[in-house]
Amino acid sequence: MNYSFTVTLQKWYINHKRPLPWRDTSNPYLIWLSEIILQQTRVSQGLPYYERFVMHFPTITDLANASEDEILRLWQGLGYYSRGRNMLKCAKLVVSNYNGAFPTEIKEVKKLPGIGDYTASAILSFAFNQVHPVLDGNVYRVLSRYYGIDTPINTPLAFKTFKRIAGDIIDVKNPAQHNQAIMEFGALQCTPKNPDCMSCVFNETCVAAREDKVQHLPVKLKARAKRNRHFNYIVFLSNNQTLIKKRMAKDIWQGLFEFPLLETAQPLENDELAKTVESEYGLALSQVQKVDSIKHLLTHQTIYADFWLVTSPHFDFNRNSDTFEVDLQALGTDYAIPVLISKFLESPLMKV
DNA sequence: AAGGCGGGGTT
DNA sequence: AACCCAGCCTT
Repeated sequence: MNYSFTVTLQKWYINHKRPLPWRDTSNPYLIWLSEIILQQTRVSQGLPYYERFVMHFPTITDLANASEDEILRLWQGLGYYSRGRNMLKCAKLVVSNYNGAFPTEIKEVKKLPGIGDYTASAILSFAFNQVHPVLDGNVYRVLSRYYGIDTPINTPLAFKTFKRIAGDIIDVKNPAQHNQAIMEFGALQCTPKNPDCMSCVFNETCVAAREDKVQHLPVKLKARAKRNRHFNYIVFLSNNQTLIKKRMAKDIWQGLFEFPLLETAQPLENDELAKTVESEYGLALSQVQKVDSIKHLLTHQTIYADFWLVTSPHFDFNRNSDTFEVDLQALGTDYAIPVLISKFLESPLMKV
């Protein structure tokens, strides 16, 4: 253990830590819940969702008894929806296989859906004070700078390298606080851009600070290119009723609801859209009108969505069995929908 | 080892 | 526009 590092670190932590609700408990359920929500998610964004889930599901048994639709509805807007689906699977497994009590062996914990090395280490260190170093984006950044390591952090080699170092410097007497401290330090002091190294407690010992390499660490392999997609949403409207369906494919937004979707390689003209809808749905359209266009940005995709309002003399067509009719109002309140769809429902056009 | 998965904040 | 966030799962 690097005594000087962790003592300084924890002293800093006690003076600077944010008051966060999941730090006031050693209840493994609440800690697990917070960790799943916080995966690839900032504290400020995840906090209201954490409060909401704790209110709805005070125990893991309550959560295990929920439906996937209910979980996803509460998860709406947080992104990476597989976390919500896996969370339900995990809760059911803990209730059925472990009598509702989280396992305390890391090997067992890592088998649970949605729990990888980071989350397993976080749960066991925070809830049971076990000595498992956590490795998240913050820790990679702090260690790469402090020790001047330029191994690209998004590689298997980096995981091995940094996991070993994190294990070398962890405070075996207080792994819970040590892990909290190093992540908080990365989030508040050792920030990705323009960290204030002049005010840093490690200003004299950090390799990157001493050698003026802070801007160049950590090293990360380049991200994939973005992909463009064109979505045509068919908004049927009749007596304030519309048609929706659940996304089932292995694609974005799995398990969420949306209008019938026609994805095309390029944007469609009015008559092209009409022809396709008529053949697709065996329906004579009296009117087709593009009522909105929304550009929606995801991390690896840009979605150009056109919303087409269609009206017809009758809606008794042979619709796909997986589409169903709902009140337009209910779509926004009772179903888990992508942010793109809520943007459309909130647009001034739909308000009238 | 690489690809895929959201949404929002910061720079 | 690029980068990042208390990462994980599948192929």
